[in-house]
Order: sequence, then structure tokens, then C-alpha cells
Amino acid sequence: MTLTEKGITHALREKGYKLTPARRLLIEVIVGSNAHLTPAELFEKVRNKSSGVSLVTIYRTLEVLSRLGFICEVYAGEQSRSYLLRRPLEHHHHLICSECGTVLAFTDCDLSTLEEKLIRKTGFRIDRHLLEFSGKCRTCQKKTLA
Amino acid sequence: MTLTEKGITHALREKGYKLTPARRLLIEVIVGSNAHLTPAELFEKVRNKSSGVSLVTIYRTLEVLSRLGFICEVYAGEQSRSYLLRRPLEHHHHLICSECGTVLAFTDCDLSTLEEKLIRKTGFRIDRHLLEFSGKCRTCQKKTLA
DNA sequence: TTGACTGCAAATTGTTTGCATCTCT
DNA sequence: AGAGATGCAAACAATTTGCAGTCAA
Repeated sequence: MTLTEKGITHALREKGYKLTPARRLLIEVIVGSNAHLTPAELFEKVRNKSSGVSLVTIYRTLEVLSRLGFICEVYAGEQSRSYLLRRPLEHHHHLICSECGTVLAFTDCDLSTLEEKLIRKTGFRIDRHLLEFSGKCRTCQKKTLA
Repeated sequence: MTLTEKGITHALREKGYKLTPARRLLIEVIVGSNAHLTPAELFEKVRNKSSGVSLVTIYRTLEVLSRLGFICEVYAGEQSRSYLLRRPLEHHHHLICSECGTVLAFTDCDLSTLEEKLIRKTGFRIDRHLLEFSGKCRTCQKKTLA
């Protein structure tokens, strides 16, 4: 299954969800952006395409997309959650530009050595980890200089 | 400066903040807990000691303590922020028990290799990273078995 | 046709602010 | 005395829910 508009809409239908205009639009926006966006921002962008969608539906659709694993949450210490297309689908982490919000994903987060050391030292059973880097992307670095 | 009750209250005064009963109580609670607690939970615990403190004051005091670097925020993908004594004061990361909320800190998060690789690959300038592990502490693992 | 989806309005929850009063220093 | 701290009530902001009408399958 690919994370294109078609791929997601198809998978949605397969799982028994209905494909409504509102959902189409939201998926279109999410697939078309490489930054993480808050529900309010997504709402705004969907509105620009068609005015007949409510913020409530954005929330409800995000819940569905999130449950199905198509999108993931970005933490970044913000006041509101923000979401992003889950690309790639596997376990991965984010590198976030604090200026434009662009997110790059990376998969090779070799934490196993550290993890083993922690387990040995603390007796914890480790289930998950959260790793994010933030800084400035190439483009935004140039902008600041100009 | 140590992160004991005395150390913090002393430092507070040095910085020109007043030492009020409400602040004393909150500091007492934070120093006395090794779990991360939300403002509401802290309020609750402070209330148990003395009923004359409002939630607003908890928020305002947390802001001060946070600004001075005595406490740090835990993410853990929750709905509300939660706070914890900053122990140690240096750059560190958290290992969080998802059951009882206990937090252990560790400092040796050697991410430099990974960081360099990412910089090289993406051209990002990396400013910060967020790293948290979560799982079950030794005590809670035992409890589940029992 | 029908259950899932939607919009609206209203309820909740978490956090912040204005203001009069009080209290550390 | 006076700046800073507090409580209360009210404002805000983000998210969720109840409900009746609508629409994709």
C-alpha cells in the first residue's frame, strides 16, 4: 500500500470507511504537504479548496487516519498537536525545521546500544522511544542570511 | 546549587522571587516525587497539604520554576504537559514508566554520530533533540505478574 | 435503504488574564 | 512601603460530544 492519495483512499474503502468529499480533501492536503500541520492549519487549507468542511470533521477524520496509521503526530513541544503523513510507514523519526515546519524522516535511529545499557542499569522493560531532532533546514538557513 | 527544597527556595530568593507558602508547598511536592505530574495532579497534592492554594498559582509557579530551570517538561504524548524536578541539571533525557509515571534520567545519550550523519545528508542545522524512552519500571513489571 | 458521516451548537478540558487584595522582604 | 504574589471570576483555546439531517455504498 502506498501513501499516495489513491493508496490511502483505496485503503480507507477497504477498511469499510466511506470516502466522502471532506475526507478526500483532507487527504489531498496532507499528502500534498511536507510540513507538520495542526488541525486548525489543516482546516484552513481544506477551506481554501472548498468551504463546506467543518473543523469537527477535520478532527474526526484525523482520528481515523491516525488509527489506520497513515499519519503520525509531531511533538516539538507545541501547544497543539500537529500531524503529518506517515512516510515511510515503518518505524521512523523526525527532523523538524523550527522555521517552516518541514519534516524529514529517518529510519536509522540506532539506539540499541543505549537501550541495552539502560535496561541493564535500570531493570526497565523498554517499549517505545521518542526521538526528534529540530533545527533549521537548508532553505531557511539561507533565508536568514539574506 | 542543589536541587533540594532548601536549594531551590534559596535560589528563588536570590533571583528576587518571593518565597510564599504556596511556592513552598509546590516545591515540596515536586522535590518529593519522582514521577512526572500534570498541573492538575500537582494541585491535588498541594491541596492535600493545605487547602488555600489555587490552581492558577500552580500554573504561575510552574512557569517560574521552569524559567529558572528547576523543572523540566515530559512529553510522553499526553493530553496535558507534565512536569518533573530537573535532576540532574545538565542536559539529560528521560526513561518513563508508563504505568506509575516514575521517571529516571540519563545523560549519556550519544547521538553525535547519528546527528552528524543527518547533518551531512540533509543540510539541516540541528539545534535540539528530544529523546525519551518509555516502558515499565521494575516494580510495575512485578506487579503485573502478581 | 441504511449505517456511517457531517455540520451545528454546546459542553468539556486545559490554560491564561484582569483586577482587587494581600503579603513577603 | 511597595513590588510582587494570590485568588477569584472570566476569557481563551483546543478538543469532544449530542443530535438531527445527509449521503456514499
